[in-house]
Amino acid sequence: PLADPPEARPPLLGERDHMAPPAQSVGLTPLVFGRESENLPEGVLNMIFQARAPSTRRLYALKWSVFSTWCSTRGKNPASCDISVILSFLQELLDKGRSPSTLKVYVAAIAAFHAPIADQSIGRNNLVVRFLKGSRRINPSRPHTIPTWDLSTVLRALKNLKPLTLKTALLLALVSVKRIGDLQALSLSPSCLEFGPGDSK
DNA sequence: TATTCTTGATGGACGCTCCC
DNA sequence: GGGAGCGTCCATCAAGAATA
Repeated sequence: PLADPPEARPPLLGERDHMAPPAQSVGLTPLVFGRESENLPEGVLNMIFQARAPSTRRLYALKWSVFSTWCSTRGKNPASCDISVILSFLQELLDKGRSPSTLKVYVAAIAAFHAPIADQSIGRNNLVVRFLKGSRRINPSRPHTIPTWDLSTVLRALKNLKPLTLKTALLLALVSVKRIGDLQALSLSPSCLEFGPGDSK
């Protein structure tokens, strides 16, 4: 297992969304905000830090720690290393079977912590952009075209489902392909039942 | 051993910018 | 104006770890 440097460790058990680590604990140095942020009050810095959701901060901190460890084993500075180092890291991930969308998250995370190169974010670097394009071309994402559930099982369950509400909810879920949260948000309140001209929507 | 929790990978939605 | 591409974000799932 990879050793996490103290300044870039992933969150410990129990460090959940509402108590995401403050900027310093995930290695968020002034470098991340740029020179103009050096004299900003702590509250302002914290508000800027809150621009990203806690889950994203956790994710980025985790990816960054992986990259930091990878760099440290090669004697490189993760926050200011050359673009070739980053590309080598990405290539290694690809060789390990990671998908282009996973690489995309790594690049976003590295871009969040790494110093800009030629005044350009890592995510906008021409070589990185082309590398990701190439990886997508070689490994296109494969959407699931076949349902992972057994239709006969669903029909059996539907037959035995007594309350009409549950049957309706199940059928609605199947035909609308909505997530649980979307279905839960459906409401019969008047404010949610406004129709357009000619009942168009 | 069963259940719950955590972690990491992934796909896709959304908003924004750029270009035609 | 609209499509393409990008960065950000979130939901979901599988696998492994922790706990009852």
